[in-house]
Amino acid sequence: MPMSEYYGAVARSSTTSDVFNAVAEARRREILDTLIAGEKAVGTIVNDLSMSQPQVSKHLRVLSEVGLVRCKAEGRRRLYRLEPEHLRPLHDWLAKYEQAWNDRLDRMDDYLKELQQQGEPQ
Amino acid sequence: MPMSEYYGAVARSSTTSDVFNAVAEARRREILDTLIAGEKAVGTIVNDLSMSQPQVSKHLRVLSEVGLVRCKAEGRRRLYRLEPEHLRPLHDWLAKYEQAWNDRLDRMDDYLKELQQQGEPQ
DNA sequence: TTGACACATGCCGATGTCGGAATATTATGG
DNA sequence: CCATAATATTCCGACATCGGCATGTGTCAA
Repeated sequence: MPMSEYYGAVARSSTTSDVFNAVAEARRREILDTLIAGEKAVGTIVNDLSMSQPQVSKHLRVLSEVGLVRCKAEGRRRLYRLEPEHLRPLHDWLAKYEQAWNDRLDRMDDYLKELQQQGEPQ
Repeated sequence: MPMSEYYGAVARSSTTSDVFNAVAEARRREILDTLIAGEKAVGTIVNDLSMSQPQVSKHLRVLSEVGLVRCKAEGRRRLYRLEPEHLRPLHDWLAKYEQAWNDRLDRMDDYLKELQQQGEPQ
């Protein structure tokens, strides 16, 4: 016994084109992690991480679209290099919360100090 | 002229249940942001962010599943509070890269120092 | 108990995204 | 120019997720 005829549906916000989403995928994080050691060719990444070559290429594409990696052609291979500065949005966003969570620790600290003072009155 | 009959398809890794994905969604970040000020009831969030109530509830569910928020029942409303410590995985992961990017600055620094030394030999 | 709030859940359509396979592209060596 | 190595791109099926709507659940007040 339906109350109306049709259920709703709405276009979605697109995405995958911000740093947060780029980094949300575990495979892409693996790729970034392996690039910390220094720039690597696609084939090297494929070997090191045991991923398929197209998969690696596609992930690299996403990563480069958000600026997290840069590509340098060397002969017939392409060397990808990390561009860590572009993690900045993430870093900045996180910073707000580290503040909030340090405040907690501080309050905990104050509380402990109060306890101490009560332990040794005068 | 196809070479084979069927194209491949494969089950996906599931997900949405790690902090990275939880935080990847802009709306969820908005919710977290608004909770920095302190704990809030669902309805308050709905008002402050002009989102639909079910939407907020669903996002809060995801957030609480990864431990980023905690719920405390107060009468017939539910107060959600931030749990910033659970951002730790993100923070730790990021730390590796800040290292990498500081190294860059350091190398730049070393380079500048070398230039200076060459400028004043012996 | 009843009714109304406050919130959670279930269902649905649209769309995004991932991985696999095949194919296109580009550069290199002979 | 040709064959081949190294990458990129396209096409596809299977999910997963998001948002809207409708409804379920629990709590308070009279």
